[in-house]
Amino acid sequence: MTPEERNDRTAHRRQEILAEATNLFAAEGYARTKVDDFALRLSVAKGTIYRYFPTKEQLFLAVADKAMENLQTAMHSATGGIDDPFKRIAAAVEAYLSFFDANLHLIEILVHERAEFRDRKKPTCLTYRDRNIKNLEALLAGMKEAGLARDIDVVRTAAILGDLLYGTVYTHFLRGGRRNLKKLAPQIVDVYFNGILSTAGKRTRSSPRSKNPVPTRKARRT
Amino acid sequence: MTPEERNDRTAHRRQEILAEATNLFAAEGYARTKVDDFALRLSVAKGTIYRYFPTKEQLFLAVADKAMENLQTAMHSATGGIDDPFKRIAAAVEAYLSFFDANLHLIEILVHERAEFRDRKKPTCLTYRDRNIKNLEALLAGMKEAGLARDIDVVRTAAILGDLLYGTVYTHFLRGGRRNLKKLAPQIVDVYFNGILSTAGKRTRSSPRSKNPVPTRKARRT
Amino acid sequence: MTPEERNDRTAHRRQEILAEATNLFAAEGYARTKVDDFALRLSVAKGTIYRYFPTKEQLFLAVADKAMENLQTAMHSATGGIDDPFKRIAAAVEAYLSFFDANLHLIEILVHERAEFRDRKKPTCLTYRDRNIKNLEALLAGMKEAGLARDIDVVRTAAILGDLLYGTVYTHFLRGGRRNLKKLAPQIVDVYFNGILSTAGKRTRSSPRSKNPVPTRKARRT
Amino acid sequence: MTPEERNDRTAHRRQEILAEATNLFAAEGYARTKVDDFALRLSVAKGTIYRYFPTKEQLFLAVADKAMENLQTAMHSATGGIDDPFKRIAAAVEAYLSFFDANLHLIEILVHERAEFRDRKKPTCLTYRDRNIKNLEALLAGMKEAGLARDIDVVRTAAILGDLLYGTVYTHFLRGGRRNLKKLAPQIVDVYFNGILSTAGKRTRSSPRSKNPVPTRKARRT
DNA sequence: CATGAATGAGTCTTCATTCAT
DNA sequence: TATGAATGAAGACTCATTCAT
Repeated sequence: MTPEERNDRTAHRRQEILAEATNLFAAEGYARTKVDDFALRLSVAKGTIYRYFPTKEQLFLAVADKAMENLQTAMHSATGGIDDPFKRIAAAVEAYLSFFDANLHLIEILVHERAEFRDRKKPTCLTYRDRNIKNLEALLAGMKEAGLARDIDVVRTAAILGDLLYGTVYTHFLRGGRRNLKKLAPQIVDVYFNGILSTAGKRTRSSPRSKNPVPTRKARRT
Repeated sequence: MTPEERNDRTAHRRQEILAEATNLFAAEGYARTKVDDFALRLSVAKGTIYRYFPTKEQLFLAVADKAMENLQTAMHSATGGIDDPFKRIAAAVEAYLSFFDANLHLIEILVHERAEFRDRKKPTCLTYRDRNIKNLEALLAGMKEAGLARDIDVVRTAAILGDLLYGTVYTHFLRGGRRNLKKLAPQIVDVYFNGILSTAGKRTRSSPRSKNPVPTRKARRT
Repeated sequence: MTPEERNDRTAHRRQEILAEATNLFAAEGYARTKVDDFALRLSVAKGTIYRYFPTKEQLFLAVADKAMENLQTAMHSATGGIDDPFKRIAAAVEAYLSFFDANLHLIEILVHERAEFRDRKKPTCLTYRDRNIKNLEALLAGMKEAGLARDIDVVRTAAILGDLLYGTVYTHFLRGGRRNLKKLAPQIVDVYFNGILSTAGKRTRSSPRSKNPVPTRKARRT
Repeated sequence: MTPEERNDRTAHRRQEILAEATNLFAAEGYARTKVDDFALRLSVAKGTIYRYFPTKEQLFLAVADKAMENLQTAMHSATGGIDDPFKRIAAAVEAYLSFFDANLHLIEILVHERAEFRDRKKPTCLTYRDRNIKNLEALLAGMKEAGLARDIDVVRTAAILGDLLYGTVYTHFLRGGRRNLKKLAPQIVDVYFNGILSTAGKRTRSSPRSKNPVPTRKARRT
């Protein structure tokens, strides 16, 4: 066996463990998943796990990382090549929800990451999230400049969509939701773009006393 | 000591334990908080805890329950007596965010409730959430009927606001956010009511074959 | 049960564990003695051991400490009240050897202390040893002053007796020696006091070439 | 490759492993030295070690053996050809101490041999020691016969020097001593030959009812 | 001969819960 | 009712040894 083949095998085995670990952690949560369980499910000895990941904790963190990486990839390929900002945002929303349709159990991973490793400076999910939000900010800035978006605080408004999506997925998950997050995408995008008020509603709301309900401030620091 | 006094004392002691447990669970998470810790902090023997709560789990659940009850109370008193639906919604949003400004650590409780007690049919937080959402649905239905809201799916649209708020608080929490969720309320309400698009933006979006979509800034690398 | 009684019981239990641990560690060595063994021998649950000693290591160290303390006590009471320096030294030698006649297994403890906890700044046995040696130095200084001892380096000469005794006990131990170290005391003292040479031997030795074989130097720093 | 070359290579490799093992065992102790460590340090695979030594234990024992053999050799060559018994003894003492000046870490080996392999009937070090002591006995017997030594118990007196040397080295080691055991040789020999008492001291000692024993300095605490 | 991935028995330690006082 | 000593099941991790390649 050449060194290369060995490396291949090693990498492959690592992936196998990671995949199985993802399932188990997602199914049972961090604390309830025993290292022996992995061994059992993978039909390897406990010691073997430790050849690939130094601790249960490291294994879990690797799982979380991999999960977010996958999300990232999914969103990239869904939005790549779309220029129209409306469509781009819609596609991103759909991709995000679709991803969790297929990987809802990853929410469990993220929850546990936070629950068990609170000391870690920054949860994995935020790291990735921030990148996506940055992209959205750029998009919104462009739209504002082009007069397509109102005079909004770009940073906060981008965060709002992020929070909305996160909340949607999370609530869905808490419900034990079965699929079809994706179907919610159009409505979410619609509310985000157009709000819920009718023209009449807007007029009514702004009339009572104040002409100028929500004065946007200069972009605030996050 | 009369039986009433005893009951008083008992109830009072129960409250004390609950309060301290809230702090400890919030500060350390479920798994990391030991029953001994309670005893130590409360200066009672470990066995005493068990006179008031049959298991650590029950204690935790009682803590979560109490927390959500407090949220409920806060929102009730914030929106009570407001008739104008715009203001009522705005007040609810503000109350929700304010509550977590003061009790951000409760998020930790909710996270752990989900993380550790996934088997229990329905997380406490959802139970309470559903009640609030029901109120919102009624409000939206009224607005729609009155022509103040667009022709939206009332149930989904109510859920969207709920998810948005939940996501906002949770993300803020993950960031280790220090206060001032409340300041975000106006912007959230603004987007929820009016959307982000300008009149021109709405027109452009609905006539998809626009020659000149938007000068999107160069897509940024991940 | 009053708090005092409880303290008594606690202290007593601690002693029980310590005593049994001494036996087991001595009989099996540190590494080979399992915490479960203690539990078994003492008929208590494993957890109970941990109520009294935070780790197996701490328990062992406590055992070593106790052992040396006992040696110290034994030597104290053996030499107390003896003024004649000859007799005092002889008594100390005898006490030392007698102690290990009765507690030879403690050597095992000392060996393991060194073997397992090499990082600890100073082995317990040395701490105690140094105190004894200091006493001996004082004694020798007095003898020298009174003209009873030759012009020796007090510090080194005291150390020599210490080393001789230590080596004696240790070798005896390595042999799996059964008792009667005590009987060696007179001979050891005799050699220490008088050396092995006859008058003729001394003359012969110093004659060959050098008049002044071993010039004592001023006390050297340890 | 001829069979001889193979044997050479094999023997050579065995020596390499032995040498490195000596260092590692001495530096870390038996229990703390992992088989992987050898592999790492020697840049061979773990399995290779097992081709040369059937178990970790055997490897250790081989190390101990080799160490004692070296000591033996050193003492042999130091005393070879010396006829004068005084000088011969002095040379042996010096050789012994010199050897451990250069190989103090071997003490660690001896300690661990005893600590871990107590069941083996006789520690390696004793086997070798006995041979040396036998030589000394013969020497002493000769001196006694020639009237150079007092009327001593030859066996015990020989053992006393052995114990003294062993104790000296061991204590020095426990202290983490840095070199210069060799410098202690003359003093040790001096005490062994001449004892510590002055002529007056000897007289006083043998006439126990002396009026004026020794002005012992005030007994010191502890 | 050499390799190093796999093995799994063996240990220390934790901590929720019980119960005699 | 309060106490806190005792319990013991459970679980993460280690490492000497094996063996297929």
